[in-house]
Amino acid sequence: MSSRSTIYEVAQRSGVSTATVSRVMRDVGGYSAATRDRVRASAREIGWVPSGSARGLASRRSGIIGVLFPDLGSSGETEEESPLYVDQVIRGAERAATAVGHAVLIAATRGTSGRELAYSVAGKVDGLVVMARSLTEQDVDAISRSVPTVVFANRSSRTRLDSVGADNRGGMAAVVTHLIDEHGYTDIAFVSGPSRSPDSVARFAGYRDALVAADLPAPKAPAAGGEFTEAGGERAVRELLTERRPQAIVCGNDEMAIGALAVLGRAKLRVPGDIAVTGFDDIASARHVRPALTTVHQPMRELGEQAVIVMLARLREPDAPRRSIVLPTQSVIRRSCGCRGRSTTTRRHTS
Amino acid sequence: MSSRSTIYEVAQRSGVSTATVSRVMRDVGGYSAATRDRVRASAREIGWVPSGSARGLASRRSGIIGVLFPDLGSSGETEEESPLYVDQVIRGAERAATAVGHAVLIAATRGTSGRELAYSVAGKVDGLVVMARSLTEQDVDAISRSVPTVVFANRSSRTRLDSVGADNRGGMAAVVTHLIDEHGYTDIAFVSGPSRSPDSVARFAGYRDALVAADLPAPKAPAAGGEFTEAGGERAVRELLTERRPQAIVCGNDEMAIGALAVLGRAKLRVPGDIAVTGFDDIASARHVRPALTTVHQPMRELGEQAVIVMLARLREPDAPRRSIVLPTQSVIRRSCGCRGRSTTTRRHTS
DNA sequence: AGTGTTTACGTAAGCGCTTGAGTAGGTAAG
DNA sequence: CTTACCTACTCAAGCGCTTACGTAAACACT
Repeated sequence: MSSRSTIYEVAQRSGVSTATVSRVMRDVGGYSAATRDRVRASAREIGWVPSGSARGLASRRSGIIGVLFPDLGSSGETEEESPLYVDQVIRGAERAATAVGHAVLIAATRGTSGRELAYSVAGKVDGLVVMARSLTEQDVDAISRSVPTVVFANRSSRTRLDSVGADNRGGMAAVVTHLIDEHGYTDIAFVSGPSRSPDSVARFAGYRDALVAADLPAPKAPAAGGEFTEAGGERAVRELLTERRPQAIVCGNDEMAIGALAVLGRAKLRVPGDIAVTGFDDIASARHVRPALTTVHQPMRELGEQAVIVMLARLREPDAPRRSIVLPTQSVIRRSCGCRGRSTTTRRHTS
Repeated sequence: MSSRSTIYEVAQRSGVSTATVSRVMRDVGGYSAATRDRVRASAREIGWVPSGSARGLASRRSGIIGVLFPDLGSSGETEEESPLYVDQVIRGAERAATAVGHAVLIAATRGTSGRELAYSVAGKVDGLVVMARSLTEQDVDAISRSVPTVVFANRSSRTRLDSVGADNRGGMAAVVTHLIDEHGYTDIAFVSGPSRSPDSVARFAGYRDALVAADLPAPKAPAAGGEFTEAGGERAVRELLTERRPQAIVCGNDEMAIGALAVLGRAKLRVPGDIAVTGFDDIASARHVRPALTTVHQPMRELGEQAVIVMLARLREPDAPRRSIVLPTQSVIRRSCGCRGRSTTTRRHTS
């Protein structure tokens, strides 16, 4: 197992200098085909793999992009975990990074352990993508002084950093407008996620936008809050129903909407007959749940890709002007809003 | 942004040698409290983060564990993507690694680009976790000569490497036995995943185990195959139904089972009234689909954790005997098999 | 033949840390 | 007063690469 040979052995074995070995391994040219083959063969024979650390030190580029995301599981309520979309974002980041020969380092911040972890990661990477709710604003500020940083779905407006995110506000406004225009609902309750989540805040704002645009009264605060979890959604809706029975319940995400569906089912209220429900995110289960959930699709994968694309651009041009990317979302109309067809109507929009 | 200062500047600023700065940063002791604070302060002031590359080079440990997984999306059929469980495994790995101050580097192999990528990753990490179907056996062999390797859910029996995986065979045998014993089915068809997938093969073997144990005829080959995708499951079951109508359809994973449900619904066959269906993996949608899917739960997160635990042990003791960990699975009895209750009966078992 | 250009290398100086060996000064034990 | 042993450091030699810079030989062109 792992003897860890060095470039010197390979150089000696193939009768060339280490510089030549290095050139061959990096595929940069400046050597004959014969030399190339000889070097490659020697390397293979002794099972040599160039040390990433040595490379990184000498070239001052590690070829690694870090992604920091929150793992809410270990801190807050026991049930809660990282939002499902995190995985998709990571996948997108991985894809974009691998495409240009970079690797992705992932680390979840849990509770207060964030700062230390972030610094440890920062030292290992060329750039850092920081997802919402993984670090405090001050920590992001501090970190971004030592390593190029892109913020993801974060309170991006206040910062001088590159950012990428989805059009949460516009997406939510679109479904709520659908509820109003197509179905004629006027009494629409909003079940929000955690108030510290920028996504949650933006979605509530979108909900209000739609109501205001339709000249309906727009509540100052959500009717209930559910922490973005299924259980939280159940709780919130149960509570909500003790007070009133709106025509529609708009949830801040799909998990909560699924929780809502369960509660309504138990209360013998038919969805969408008695009450309509919508979600946000378009997770896999949204399609499978009955009735199928009307929701808003976020291009998570693309967002992850964009994050590293922006990152790479920043690394190439450190002084380029700040970029802030907002990707459009899509309404996915299924049955829980009252629409008949099983068809999936989509529409694009940006704010 | 990112000026990238060095340990020398910090040493000078705080009036100590670089060795002392290094010790302070690594928390190893051998300095006074006053010195520690001075160093920490200087570091903070200039926004210095120790270079991971330099650290790695000097200490010959990068503190990074690599995870290689397959992204089937870009190669085979366009629809297909990495199995869903990959994300869970990665999360588990991340959790276990972070707990001991390591980071996780992820990389998806797509099509034939695997080898190169793997080598690039191998150079950057202390150890590598290789998931099933991400690399050919030869590549795994080659890589494992230069970096400690743990294989995950792989044809582990044939290798000299540490491995971790779930008890696919035992889990499948358990549900099929349930179908036979509790429901009295004797005509049970198996819809398999890709034949190159070790998981798929093991599950078919478990299916046969159960039939053999019950003295029922055990087919030599699956009744149909579906590539582990929802669409593939639909195709396979559609095909299967043209030939015969078994009492139960046992699918190699949940996605295919969900596809099966859709096809059966369209064919006006009631599940489980006319025909029972089971899956494997217990993905989120299995709970939400109607009827709720009877399936087998795999502890993906724990498996990911185990993989890095085994890895770390190997790094600590390179010459320890090989370890092969098989985690038990759990039957999750829902309604699609014919059981009444909405309760989730679980039972443990190991092969 | 003389000159410029290209190809295919080699030389050696770092990159920014860690770490083993060494040391000064203080304290405790004999 | 020694001698031994801490504690709190410093010194400097690497770790294994990359990359300016240099150069000899081959080739092209006048």
